[in-house]
Amino acid sequence: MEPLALAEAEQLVERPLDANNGSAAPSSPKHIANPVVYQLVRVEGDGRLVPATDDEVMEVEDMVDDDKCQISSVADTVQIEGSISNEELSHGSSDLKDSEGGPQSGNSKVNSQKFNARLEYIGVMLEKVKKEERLRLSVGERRHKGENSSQKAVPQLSPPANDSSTNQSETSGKCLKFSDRAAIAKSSSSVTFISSKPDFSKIKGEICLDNLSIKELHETFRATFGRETTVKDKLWLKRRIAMALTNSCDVPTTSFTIINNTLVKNVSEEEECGMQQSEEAIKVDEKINSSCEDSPIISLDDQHRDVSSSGKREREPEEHELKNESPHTEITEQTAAKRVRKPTRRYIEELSETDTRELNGRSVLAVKTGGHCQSLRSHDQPFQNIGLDGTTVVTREDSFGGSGVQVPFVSRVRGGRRPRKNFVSLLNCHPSGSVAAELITKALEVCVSQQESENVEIAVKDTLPSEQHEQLVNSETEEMVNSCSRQQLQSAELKNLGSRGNDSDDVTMEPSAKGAERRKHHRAWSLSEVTKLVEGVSRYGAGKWSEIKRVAFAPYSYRTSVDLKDKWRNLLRASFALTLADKGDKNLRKQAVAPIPTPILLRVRELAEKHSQTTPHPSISKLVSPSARTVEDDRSGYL
DNA sequence: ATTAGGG
DNA sequence: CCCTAAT
Repeated sequence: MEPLALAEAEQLVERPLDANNGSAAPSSPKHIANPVVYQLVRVEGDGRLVPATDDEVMEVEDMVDDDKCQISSVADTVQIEGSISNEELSHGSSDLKDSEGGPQSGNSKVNSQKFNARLEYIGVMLEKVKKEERLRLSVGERRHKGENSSQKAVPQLSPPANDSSTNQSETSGKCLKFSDRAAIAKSSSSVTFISSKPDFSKIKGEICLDNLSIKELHETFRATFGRETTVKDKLWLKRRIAMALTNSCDVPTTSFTIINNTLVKNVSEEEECGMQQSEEAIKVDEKINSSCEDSPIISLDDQHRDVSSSGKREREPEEHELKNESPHTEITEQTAAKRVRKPTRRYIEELSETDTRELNGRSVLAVKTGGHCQSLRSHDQPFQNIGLDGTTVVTREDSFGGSGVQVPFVSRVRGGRRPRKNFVSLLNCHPSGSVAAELITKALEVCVSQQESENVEIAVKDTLPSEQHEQLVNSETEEMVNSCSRQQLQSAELKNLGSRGNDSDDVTMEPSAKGAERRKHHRAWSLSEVTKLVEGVSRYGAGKWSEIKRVAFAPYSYRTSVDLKDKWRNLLRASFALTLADKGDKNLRKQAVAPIPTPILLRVRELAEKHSQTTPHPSISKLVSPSARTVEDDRSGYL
């Protein structure tokens, strides 16, 4: 059962780290004789195993170093080839390495351990799955075969084989935490399964994934995989769909036009995957999907059964063998065959934008793409989450991006690959202990402290006269925590500034920020800062931010030259907006905070104009029209 | 390392 | 505020 994650690390062929790392042939993954197929699963509070969400899969993808290991995944199944990069995972920390020290056991184990920890961090585990097994599962055969079903070892979070003696207790502790976390995720009504099945009829002909909105991509995704996804990463969605439709993992990250199941590349290269092949693949898929009316996803029931039925899987799965099975790859149709280099960037941002819009009920541009890409659109019907047996099944959904309960750790809201660094630092901090647990705890702490500090700040604001409190605001909560007396405001500022200068990471990094290297805490611009900025610009001119930073913002380590630049841009917007909108409406907007004093804005405009005469000025139109949002951010600062 | 711009 | 590209 080798339940746990990479318990069988040995099977992850350790690929020697070639000296000429990187440069060589980046795009040609090394093939290994026995790739191991894993299924990313999450352990629910009650011990059930559920497929990882797409988001979680993405997390894992991000965790793996392309050069050292190839990880290709489709839905909740991943295939890992090569070894998990040692540097990636250990990054300095040598505890595990040393402890495991076995000559031959070597890095594999070490890596797997760390990899495990990281997986737990994002809340999932890798469960080794045999292709046949997985196929069976996906087909839902067991539903009909009953107990005959395979017995996937249920990772009751049993300690990794390799850490038998030493970490027994630690491991259990970690597991416990993990369970808690899983429970949290669960409560968010996340995990669920869909019973709808792929509907290829909706995705035939020509499809221009490039032109689809996220909403449309979701529809296509559903049509392709027979289930919903909450991933908002367009690129990810497009690639996944493209891979499925072309039955190939060899999908570029640029063009996503698919005609007759063949990916049409810019170069108009027909490439090896001919239409026939593709169609055949589709057929296979359909066949699979029709063999059971279940989705390619394991149902909760099944999953549960697996969990409860401890044992090891004995009997060999029946022949569900796929004809196109290659000797080197144990992958199923869905998993697609070739390895793919995951897209480097994640553009998760736009999604949140879209989401918000949709939530507001006005998903205007959803269909803007027009008729070019026929299909999809007309199939908006809502689908039902009803199981074959009529039972209602929960919809599979991740707990992260959704409206559900927020899972503290794993902040993929922005920067796609952040987690990596976080992991490393965390691992380094707690190399020996239950990393995951620590992480969770930390993360939670962060949230709390974060809120508290916010409140404190507000309270202070209300108490102090603007000028003074402003300083406090500047120094931010950090100082508050240090019991900064309100009486010595001025001195306080100096103090704060001082400390700030030394500690590069003030509140920004927050006590346990390691957990999530949160983005720079929003630092509201105080009036004094704005003033300094304006003065600086008037003195040195817009553009000399480095200079201005140095002279006027020396103490404010949190204000980078870029920040100044951004702020200035915002000020410009504000100033022009002011002009255009007849400054009388200061009150119209229910701004929680005071707007930037008109005089200052006027000054800004002055400077802007003066400057524009000197230097070729782009276009004010862009500045003013695009978004009032920025302006909003701006004035939402000081009081 | 800085800047300019777009997101 | 973040990220990139260009410088």
